[in-house]
Amino acid sequence: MGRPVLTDEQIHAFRARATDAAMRLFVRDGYGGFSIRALAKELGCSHATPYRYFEGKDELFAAVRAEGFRRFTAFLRARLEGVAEHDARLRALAHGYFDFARREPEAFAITFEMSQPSEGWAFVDEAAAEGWGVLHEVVGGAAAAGVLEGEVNTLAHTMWAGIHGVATLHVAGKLRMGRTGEEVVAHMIDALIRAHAPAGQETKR
Amino acid sequence: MGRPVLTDEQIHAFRARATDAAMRLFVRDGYGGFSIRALAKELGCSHATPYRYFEGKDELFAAVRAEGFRRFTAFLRARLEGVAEHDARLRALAHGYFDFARREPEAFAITFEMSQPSEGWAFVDEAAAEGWGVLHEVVGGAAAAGVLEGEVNTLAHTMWAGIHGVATLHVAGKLRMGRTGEEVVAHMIDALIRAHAPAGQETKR
DNA sequence: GGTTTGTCTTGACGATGTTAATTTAACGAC
DNA sequence: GTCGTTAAATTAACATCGTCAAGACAAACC
Repeated sequence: MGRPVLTDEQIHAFRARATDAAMRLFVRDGYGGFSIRALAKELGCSHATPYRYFEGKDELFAAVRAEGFRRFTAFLRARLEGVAEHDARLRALAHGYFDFARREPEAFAITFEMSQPSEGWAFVDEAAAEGWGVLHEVVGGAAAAGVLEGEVNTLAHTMWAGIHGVATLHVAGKLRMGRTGEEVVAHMIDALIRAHAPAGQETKR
Repeated sequence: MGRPVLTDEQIHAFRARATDAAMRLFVRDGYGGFSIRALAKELGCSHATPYRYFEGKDELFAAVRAEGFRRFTAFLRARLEGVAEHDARLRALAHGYFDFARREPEAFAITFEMSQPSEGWAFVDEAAAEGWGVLHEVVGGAAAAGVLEGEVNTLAHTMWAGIHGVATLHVAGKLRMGRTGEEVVAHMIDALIRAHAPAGQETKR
């Protein structure tokens, strides 16, 4: 007897609504300008209510990061939809990765920001692992088909780091001398594919 | 007449002491746990004194970032010291870049963190430009000597992004499956050099 | 010594993250 | 339908933060 305990659905619904609104507030007020009280106002509840659904600000941030990873993964999957050829899939992945960073820089920053406590919340790692899965699958497919040569794990890490570097520098506003991120990412994926092309099958520069 | 105005040296000295202590506090308390009041305690002054030397927290952060860039640049320069051959210089640059991120992850994160307000303070851009200068010089030297082929600006951006991506993912703790950053960065610089090697002069895989 | 002028400290304000106390609302039992 | 119980939601409170205004202090000049 007594008031009913919150169902898992209710908890999930609130958390989803909260992470969604938080993402919006990040975009509106910037990363540092975010406050849990502003979020509560946005949600139409008291400033202490979120504490029933999240351990605290850190877990809320972690939830936002996880959601960011999910959107990121979905975005990449959508870009790969219908692209069959392995070379084209690699390029679609690279440009999709970069476009996500360009079109939703806040979401990208929140998701991949260094020095952000993601440890201790498994759901963040899970969401991140799915994104990594897409990458690994595309690179693995290309390697299996002979488009790329080398150990798949190393290949995937290298591709990832290369693309991620361009996206990161772009979001941080560090690209200079009139170089746009699109140009650099195109050149990057080109170079990495070329570097790992099977011997005797080098593509033209 | 009246109390003497602070000399530029005094101002500079305080700012240097403050950015130094701030860097130490970042390492101790993390990026978010930093407070201007804790810094004041560390410096042995009142909590309002820093406002006489810095516009506010944002400018203090900017100063720390600029100092981070300077240390980063000095670190790279030291690594290049005495390395003459262009290929070796490229590799020294890459490994130096990564080692800085690995050995001083906080400094690296503060310096390169996305979504951090660096605009509006020219001294940050100046410090960053010097780092870029080292990179550009090494890549440009290699290109001029015929070790790399292509437009220097694009080359430099690609090299930078590739190495930066590895360093960033390492600091964010995203490298997985037993791949260490050293392995990935070695493979990365190798691939990028290979991809831009002059035609008919391909190095062995 | 007194005046003046700029530095440093103290005190205060509003806002924030978080927790404790209080109020409110939804159920079963009667 | 009322009541007691139990959990959710709100309110109140605390410590801390960034920041600024007012006061205390110190060093130069007359």
